[in-house]
Amino acid sequence: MQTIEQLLESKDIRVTAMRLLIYKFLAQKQIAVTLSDIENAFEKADRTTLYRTVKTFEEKGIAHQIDDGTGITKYALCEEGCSCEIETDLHLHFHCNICNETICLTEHKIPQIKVPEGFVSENVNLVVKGICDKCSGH
Amino acid sequence: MQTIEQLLESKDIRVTAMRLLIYKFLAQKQIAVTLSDIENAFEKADRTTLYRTVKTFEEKGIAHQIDDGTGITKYALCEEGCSCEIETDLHLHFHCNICNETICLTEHKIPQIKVPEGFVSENVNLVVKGICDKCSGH
DNA sequence: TCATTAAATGCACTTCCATTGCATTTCATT
DNA sequence: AATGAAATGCAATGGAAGTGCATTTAATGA
Ligand SMILES: [Mn+2]
Ligand SMILES: [Mn+2]
Ligand SMILES: [Zn+2]
Ligand SMILES: [Zn+2]
Repeated sequence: MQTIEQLLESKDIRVTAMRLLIYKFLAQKQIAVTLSDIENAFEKADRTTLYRTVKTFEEKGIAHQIDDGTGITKYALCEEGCSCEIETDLHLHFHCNICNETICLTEHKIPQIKVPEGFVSENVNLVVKGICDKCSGH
Repeated sequence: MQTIEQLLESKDIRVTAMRLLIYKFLAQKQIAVTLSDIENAFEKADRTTLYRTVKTFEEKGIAHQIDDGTGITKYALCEEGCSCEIETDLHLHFHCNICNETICLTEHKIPQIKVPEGFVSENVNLVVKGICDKCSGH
């Protein structure tokens, strides 16, 4: 078990107070968050810093961006050993039409999608919309 | 075989010169188009008119919107007998990372996606990214 | 045909989010 | 402590979606 500091350093991300706070915020959230969500959680910090921080996390491979179709980009930490870039590792995302929350279904890998002759599949984005467990009354 | 005028009227869309032109433009294109694409094709027309026209087409069920992850909304005419609203009818979309074009793979229906207990699936958006047949040299 | 009326169009403006340039501050290293 | 590079903060930009309202167009009936 490594500390967050060690994790960041192992990914070549310089450790700063802000980055630790943002990492912890993302880790504590069970849902994908927007930049505004982060902004609201850290009112003292500048929006640009938060923006560039999640971008850095993304580039260094400890977070991934989610396009759930709402038009607003969301972010979530990668799971242990996640490699978002590799197609076979891609999990699906669920967007709840009621509470408007989006979560990673990391257990649910995307099935192999057949494409026509001549087409090469490199990447797949799959978003399921509906009602989440909390909103459906399980 | 019905004329475009008859099709529009059957869908409760008033026939105008502009709408006929835009419909023909969409029909001729084999790929999904952005509002800017339409704008460039009809420089004399106002952007708002084009915007509201495709919105009308969408609401009346003769076109559908595509979110291919580029951040720019695209539109395409529905196939004969298409009913985009019904989940089981949803087809997948392919976005080429090289030519940047997005096409409807209307033959390729989206497979049934399993979601965890308590979750209800109402809608699915599936976008495959990669290299299209034209760009791969088939 | 002409008047009436509703819908379609055009123009201006707004909003929202993503993104960048640059000055300043912080931090690691010597 | 001095240096340089990276991180941060502030201001501004850009792109696309969406809206309010005045004007034009087109369908309808007198
Ligand atoms: Mn995820
Ligand atoms: Mn389509
Ligand atoms: Zn919910
Ligand atoms: Zn291509």
